Amino acid sequence: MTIKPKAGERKRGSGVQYVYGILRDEILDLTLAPGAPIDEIRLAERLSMSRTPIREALVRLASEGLVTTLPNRSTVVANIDFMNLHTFFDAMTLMYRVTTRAAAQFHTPADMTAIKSRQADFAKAVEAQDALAMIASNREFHAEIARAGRNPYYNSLSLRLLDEGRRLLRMYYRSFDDRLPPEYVAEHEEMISAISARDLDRSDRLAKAHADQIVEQIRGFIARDHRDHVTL
Amino acid sequence: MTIKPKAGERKRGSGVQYVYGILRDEILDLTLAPGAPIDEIRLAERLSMSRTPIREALVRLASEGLVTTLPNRSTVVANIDFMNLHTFFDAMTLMYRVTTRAAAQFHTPADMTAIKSRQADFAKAVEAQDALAMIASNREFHAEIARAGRNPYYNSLSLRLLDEGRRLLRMYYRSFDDRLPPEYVAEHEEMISAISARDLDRSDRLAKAHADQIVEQIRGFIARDHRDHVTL
DNA sequence: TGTATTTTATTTGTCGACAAGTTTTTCTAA
DNA sequence: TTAGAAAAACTTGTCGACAAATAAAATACA
Repeated sequence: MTIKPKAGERKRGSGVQYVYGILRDEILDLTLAPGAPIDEIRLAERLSMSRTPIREALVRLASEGLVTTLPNRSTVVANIDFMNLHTFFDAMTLMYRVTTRAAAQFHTPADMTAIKSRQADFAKAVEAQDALAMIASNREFHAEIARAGRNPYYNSLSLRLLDEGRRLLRMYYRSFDDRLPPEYVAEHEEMISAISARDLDRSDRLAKAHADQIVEQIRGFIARDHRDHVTL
Repeated sequence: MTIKPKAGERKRGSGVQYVYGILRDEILDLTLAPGAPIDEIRLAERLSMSRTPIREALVRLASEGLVTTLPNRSTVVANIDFMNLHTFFDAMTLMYRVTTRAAAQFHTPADMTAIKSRQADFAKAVEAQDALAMIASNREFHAEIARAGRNPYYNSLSLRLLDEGRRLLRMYYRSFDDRLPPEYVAEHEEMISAISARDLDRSDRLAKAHADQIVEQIRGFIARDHRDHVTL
C-alpha cells in the first residue's frame, strides 16, 4: 500500500521523481494493466498535485518505453509485445553476460559485500516461497552486479531489461503461482564465486547458462498459456 | 541555421518534440558546450513558447543522459567523461557487432536499399572531405543497420552511443580538421556485402574490425591532445 | 581591505486557467 | 430503428502567474 503525502508535505522539486516512482512501480507490478489509459487529471487528484509534474513524469516514462503517448489522446501503459519476445531474450542474455564479465573485472570489495547481501535477500525469498519477493530480489541481485561492472551504458540497458522482465514474470506468477526451481540460488552462488575470483570467462559462461534457464522458464509459462496474448 | 516558426504556427502537440530536437542537435553539435547551463526562460523566449514544453523536453534529455538536472538549480549540458571513455568504446564495439549480426539475420530487401542509400551519402561526404557530413552520414549508416536488426533494445542503445560518438568526433574534428582514412568506405562496402549474404559471423567480424578502427582513431585524437580535459 | 551577513534579484517548481482537439451524447432525418 | 450530423462534455497541450529556493549584490563589521 502506497502512503500518500498530503499536499504540501513533499520537498519542493521531488514531485516528478515521486510520481515517476509510483507510476513505474504500478506499471511493472501490473497494477496498471498494459494498454490501460492514464488519466492525468485523475492521477493529479489521487496524488494531490497539479498536472505539471505528472506530465513531466509521463514524458520520462515514455522515453523509457514504459508508456506510449498518443498525441492529443490519452497516454497508455505500454503493451507487452509477445510476437517479439525473442528480442527481449536476446538482449537480456547478452546483458547478463557482459555485466557479469565486467563485474568480474572491475569489482571492489564493497561491491562483493553488496552483491552477497542481495543474494541473501534472494535466498530468503526462495526459502519463503514468496514469488513476488523472488522477482524483486532477483532484479536487485543482477542490478548490483551490473553496477559493479561500472559501465553506465550496459547499466542502463540492463536496468531497463530487468524491469521489463519483472513485468513479464509478474504476469505469469500471478496466473500460476508456481514454485521456482531452487537451483537458481546455487547458480547465483556460483556466479558470485566466479566474479570474486576474477574469472572472466567462467563468469560469462555462468551468466549465459543462468539467462538461458530463465528464458526457458518464461518460455514454459508462455507455452502452457494458450490464450491469445497477441492482441493484448 | 535553424528556422524559428512564429508563435502560433506550430502544430499543437509538437512543441516538446520541436524543442527536444533543437536542443539535442545543439548539444551534439557542441553549439552548447558540455557543462553549459541551460536557461529555461531565455530558451522560451528564443523559441517563442512557454516554459512548460521546454521543461518537458529537458526531462526527456535528462533521462537520455544528455543533460544533468541540478535540483532547484540550472540544468546543464552533460559533460564528457574522459576518464571512462573505455566504457563508451566497449559498448560501441559490442553494439556494432550485435546490430550488424542481427541485420545479416533479419534484413529485408527494403532494408538493404536503405542501407546502400546511406552508404552513398557517406561516400559522397568522404569524397567532398566534409568531416561534419561524414560524422552525420556515418551515424545514419549504422543507425540504418541497427534498424534492420529489428531489436528495439539494441536499437535504442545503439542510437544513444552513435549520438554520443557524434559529439565526441565533433570535438576533435573541430580542433584538427583531419582527413578521414578512406578505408572506411571500403569497410562499409564489405559490411554491406556480408549482411546481404546473410553471413552472420563475417558481419560480426567486420563490425568489430570497423569499431576497433574508429576507436583507434579517436584514441589517436586524444593522445595528440594534451590539454587537461579531465575536469571539463 | 577583507570577511560575514543581510537584502535584492534571478531562476526553478508548481499551480490554476484556457484554448485546441477528441470522444461521447443528443438530435435529426430517412 | 438506424445512420449521419450537430452539440455537449471531456482531455490534452500551452500559457502566465506565483511561491520556494538559490545566486548575486549590497551592507556592516572587524
